[in-house]
Amino acid sequence: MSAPREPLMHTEQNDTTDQTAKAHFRDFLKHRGIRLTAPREHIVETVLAIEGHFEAEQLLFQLRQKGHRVAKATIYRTLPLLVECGILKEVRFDVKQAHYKRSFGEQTHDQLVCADCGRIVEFPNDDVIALRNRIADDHRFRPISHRFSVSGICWECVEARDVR
Amino acid sequence: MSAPREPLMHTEQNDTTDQTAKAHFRDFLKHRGIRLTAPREHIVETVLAIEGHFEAEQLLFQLRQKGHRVAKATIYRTLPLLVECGILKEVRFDVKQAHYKRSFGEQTHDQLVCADCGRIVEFPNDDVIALRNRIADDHRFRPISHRFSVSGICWECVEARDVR
DNA sequence: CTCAGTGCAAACGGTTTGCATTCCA
DNA sequence: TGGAATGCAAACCGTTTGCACTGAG
Repeated sequence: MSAPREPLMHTEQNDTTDQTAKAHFRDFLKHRGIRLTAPREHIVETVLAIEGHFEAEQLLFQLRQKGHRVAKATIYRTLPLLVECGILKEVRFDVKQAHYKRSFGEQTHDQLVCADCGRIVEFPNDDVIALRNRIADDHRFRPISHRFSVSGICWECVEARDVR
Repeated sequence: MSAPREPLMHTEQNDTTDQTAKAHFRDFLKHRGIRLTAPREHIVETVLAIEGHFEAEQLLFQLRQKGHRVAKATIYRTLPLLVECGILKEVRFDVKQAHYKRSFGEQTHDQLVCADCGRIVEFPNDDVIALRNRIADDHRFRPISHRFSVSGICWECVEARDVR
């Protein structure tokens, strides 16, 4: 399985989207009568700069790197807000701790996970969404979201096995 | 969200399948050089009698009901064996604790979960499997299994909302 | 006989909570 | 200025682990 790694940060591009996301967050808070505080701002900014999925501990580390002293509890209290307003999505269940991933301004994906090496490959999921909508409809559910994770053996590990 | 409920037990029918499953478990243990012990037998039997999904604590409760004194640790040590040999499947991620469900002799399903009331509706997943195989193929993965969970609002909760 | 498996209780670790303090609105 | 939000540390709770005892092979 893949070891927890240091999240990749993005720097230059996508700044426009990030600004939009931040504005979206501020609107969300205002609309809900929730206060905009320094820790919350630091958290959104940091979260938007992380590429790929991450967990609470890694977010905390990034914040510390930037010189922001934010309590772990505050992170745990803020993450659900970010999920609720659509900036983050929870991913990578199957593991004890929660993993998050930016979802604002991203096209949606589901994932293939290699059972041998832990490699994760994301794929665009229009077909999955279409199927899920049909199924939800059949069962009189109003679909909101879904999680689809396929586990298998990736091409490299298949080769490695066949060579053996 | 739905409160943890007492699992439904099945009694009369399906005994043949249960016997096959137990035999399968015994073979699995023998083949792996793992000992067949009384606690392990009690656990398989009990697990096979539970309908629907359950968590470790509920299994423990059922065992106690039957008058079997089995340590919680033993349950946690046995569940992975039952998953590995195909008698159980892990389901219901999204929640902190692990949920299991009989998979031996069952046709496979995926699930719709109501975000309001927690109701779970399972649906047969041939279409999902077909789609997953196609996707895995496109990405040069050899598919093994998948998890597909759709969250939405069930018909009753939709009505309750519209009335409001 | 021997060592894998068990029971018990203590440890683990991610997440949550209680509470005094800070600081938005 | 009042009450929401924070930081800190302790509590939670599902799961894992250490260890002495038991019993399957």
